[in-house]
Amino acid sequence: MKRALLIAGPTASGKSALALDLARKWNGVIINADALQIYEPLRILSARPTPEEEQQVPHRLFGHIGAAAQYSVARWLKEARLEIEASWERGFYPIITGGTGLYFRALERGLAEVPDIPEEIRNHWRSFGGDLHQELCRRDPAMSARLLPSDRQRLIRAIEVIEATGRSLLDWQKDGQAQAPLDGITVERIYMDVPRDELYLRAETRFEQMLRAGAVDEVRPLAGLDPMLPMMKAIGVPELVAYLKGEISLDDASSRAKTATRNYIKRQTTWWRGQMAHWRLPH
RNA sequence: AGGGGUAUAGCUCAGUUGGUAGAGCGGCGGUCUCCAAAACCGCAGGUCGAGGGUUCGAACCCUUCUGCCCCUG
Repeated sequence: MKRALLIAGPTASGKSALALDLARKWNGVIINADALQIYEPLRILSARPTPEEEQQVPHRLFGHIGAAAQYSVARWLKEARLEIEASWERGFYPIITGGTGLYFRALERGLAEVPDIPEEIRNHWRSFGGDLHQELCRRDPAMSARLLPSDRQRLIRAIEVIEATGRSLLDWQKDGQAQAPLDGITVERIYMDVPRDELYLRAETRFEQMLRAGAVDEVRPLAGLDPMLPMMKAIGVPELVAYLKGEISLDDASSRAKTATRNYIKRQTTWWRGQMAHWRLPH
């Protein structure tokens, strides 16, 4: 019988430890659903499982992506589907764990099958200096009505889709989702419900541990990379880069990273409350 | 001790010629279908250090006190 276990929750809530424990018991394979733990250079800062842990049970989709690679939910979904199916074939129990809400959403509800956007188009709009909302309004008024002029990221997405495919993103989404990998499968869901205060405390302690474990050295070789790369926006990276450039003290970098973590935790809990209500939530 | 400066939201600070206060950050709430540890939206916080005075009216002027900072001894 095809089954899968989903373990989600905010950062520092103890997902990985639980996943490891259950994987050992149930002959599981741990599949990463975290948008930053995929990056090879960020072992410490992304709180990726250690090599020792990776040896105890099979781990998939961890640290398999280079710093500058283009990644996306769609790509993750493809990879995750393959890994899940491979687990079943070999008689393993897939345990998908991570903190990226959008990934779980795609996993459970699928994703509109929009074709890949040619790089030229994508780059053009990403570096476009003009009024994106106006541009979208001209091409796709229905879509532009749903977006705020300040929401650059989504405006760009909407424009590139209509330009590259000739159809509105709205239509693509209405048209149906690619079949969700877990459709018709027995799925167990665990949401790590930890009180906010405790989460904040744990996350702060954990960042200090990361510093002691060599987070600064981990960032040093990355300091020259394009700060706009998704990987460079991982919590702790911009802060430690600023420290390495002599712009702020290590204490400052640390407290800023902790603040960023708190903000992130807040966004994660909001996501699960709003989007994943069927997960037997915290309240 | 004397001289100078400063005291405005949890923090850093704005506040025009006196008309009862704003921003950024933080906090809290929310949005989210291909960069999601992203991007974006909203809300709540202030007896303007304390007392007295001038004025129709003071965060802004005068005065006393208190705290902090700098200089001189």
